[in-house]
Amino acid sequence: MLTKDELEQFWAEGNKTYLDHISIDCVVFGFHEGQMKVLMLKSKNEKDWYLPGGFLKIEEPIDDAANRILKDRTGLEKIFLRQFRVFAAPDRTKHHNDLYHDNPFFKQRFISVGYYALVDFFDVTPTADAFSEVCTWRDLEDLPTFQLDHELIFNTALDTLRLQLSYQPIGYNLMPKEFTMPELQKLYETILGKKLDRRNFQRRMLGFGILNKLDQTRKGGAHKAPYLYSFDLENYKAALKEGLKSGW
Amino acid sequence: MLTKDELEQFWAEGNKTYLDHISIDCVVFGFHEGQMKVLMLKSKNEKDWYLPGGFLKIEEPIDDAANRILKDRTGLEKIFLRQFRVFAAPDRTKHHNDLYHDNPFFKQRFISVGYYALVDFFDVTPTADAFSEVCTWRDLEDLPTFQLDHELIFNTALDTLRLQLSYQPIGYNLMPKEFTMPELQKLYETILGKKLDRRNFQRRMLGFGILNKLDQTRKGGAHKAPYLYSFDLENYKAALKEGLKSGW
DNA sequence: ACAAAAGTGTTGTTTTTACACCCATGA
DNA sequence: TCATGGGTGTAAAAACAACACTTTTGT
Repeated sequence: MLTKDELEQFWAEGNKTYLDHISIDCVVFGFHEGQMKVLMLKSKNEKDWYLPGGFLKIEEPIDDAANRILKDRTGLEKIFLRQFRVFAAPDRTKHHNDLYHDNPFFKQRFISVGYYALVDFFDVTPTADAFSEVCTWRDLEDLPTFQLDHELIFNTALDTLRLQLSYQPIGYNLMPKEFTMPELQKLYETILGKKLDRRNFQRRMLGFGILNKLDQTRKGGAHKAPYLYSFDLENYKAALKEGLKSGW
Repeated sequence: MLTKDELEQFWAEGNKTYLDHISIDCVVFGFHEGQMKVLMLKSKNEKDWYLPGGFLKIEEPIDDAANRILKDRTGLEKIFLRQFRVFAAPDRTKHHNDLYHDNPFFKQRFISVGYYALVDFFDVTPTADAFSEVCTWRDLEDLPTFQLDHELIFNTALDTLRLQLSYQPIGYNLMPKEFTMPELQKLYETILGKKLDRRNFQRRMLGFGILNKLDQTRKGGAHKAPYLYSFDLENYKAALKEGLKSGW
């Protein structure tokens, strides 16, 4: 981890590398065995936690930037990130603007583009970068205090995720390649925070036509071995684009 | 309308007033009597049309900026604008960057925050500002060629609007305060581009619980006078937040 | 009186919900 | 052999889709 001096030196030339006024913050939801967590960072200098974020390079496509930032700051790669909102209250970075008022890059106003993602948190090992002391999964039931407006960004992402659940498929990039129906159900129950009926869930899910039933089963529990499924990527993507229920 | 020289002079000091790199573009859908249009501008110097857009002032909240820009450029006020996506391809403003390469403000990369709105186009009179020659409603069936990436912005807004229709209420800020069920139905039919059954539409709409039936009727047609309705704003807003169909 | 468009109700079909029994597996 | 959890089907209720006749109004 860098010292405060090293950090300030690094950022002193920030505006040669990065576009002014624009930042990116990522809300990465992690799911595993019925638990939902969010990926957060903390630095030694500061008591509050924050979401992995960073800045847009001068000639960089913004989705590339979101992926680069997530990889650099947390070690997570090849995560599907989805843009969901811009956070642009004029005073949203006031605390940092004041704290780094002698830094030409940090003293400016930033508007932040929010991205969110869902991953299986067992698949990935968060790794703090040089700017952070800690990078870890925090349970949704036991969240720390957030820096700046990161609690708003987090809550907006969670609302977006829950709303998305009712009209779009979910789970690819989050479930392993092969998974059982009860595992997928746990994902839905975790996001929604409530229990669902096993049989109806299965019927409905299959009705969407985005799953392939495999011939194998997953052994290992003291019970009947459940079938494995995988996503039918083509149909899944079509459903992402068009929505799950035609509605009208 | 300003001359090109006046225009360049105005923008020469752009970066004293506006934040670098950030712009706003508005897609205003207008609806009236079964027709859907979009508000567009054109300037004398350029052959292509563009969406009303502008820049974010140094200390300005972004939603305020969107409303200010729409008012300044088109005369439209008190329109509900909804942020829907950021457009940030590195070369999206290349054409303007080259065209105004001697202008320190215009030669930079811009990322644009997209807003969309729905209004009754009979309620408002578009008025071009000093930068534009024409400000008018263009029929969705007869669109001109767009400047820059404005066609992408427009199409994304339309997709967002159509998807929104299936899980959120729509029509407030678009219908007049009091309206008839057939009028509301026309809105849905126009957005969706297909006919709906009168009776089923009414049943479903009422089922959402976001309408108040008024005692008056609207006379004037050579037929039975339809009842007037208004939106129940409280329920409407709740439905916006939570979605119309619980889904799960 | 006629044409145009709105009001309203019923019926068959599909979707959703609620619920229970049997089966495979590991301990 | 027992406990655990998964596989599957059915019946009742609710939602939806299709459909037609009557009423009001202006001409």
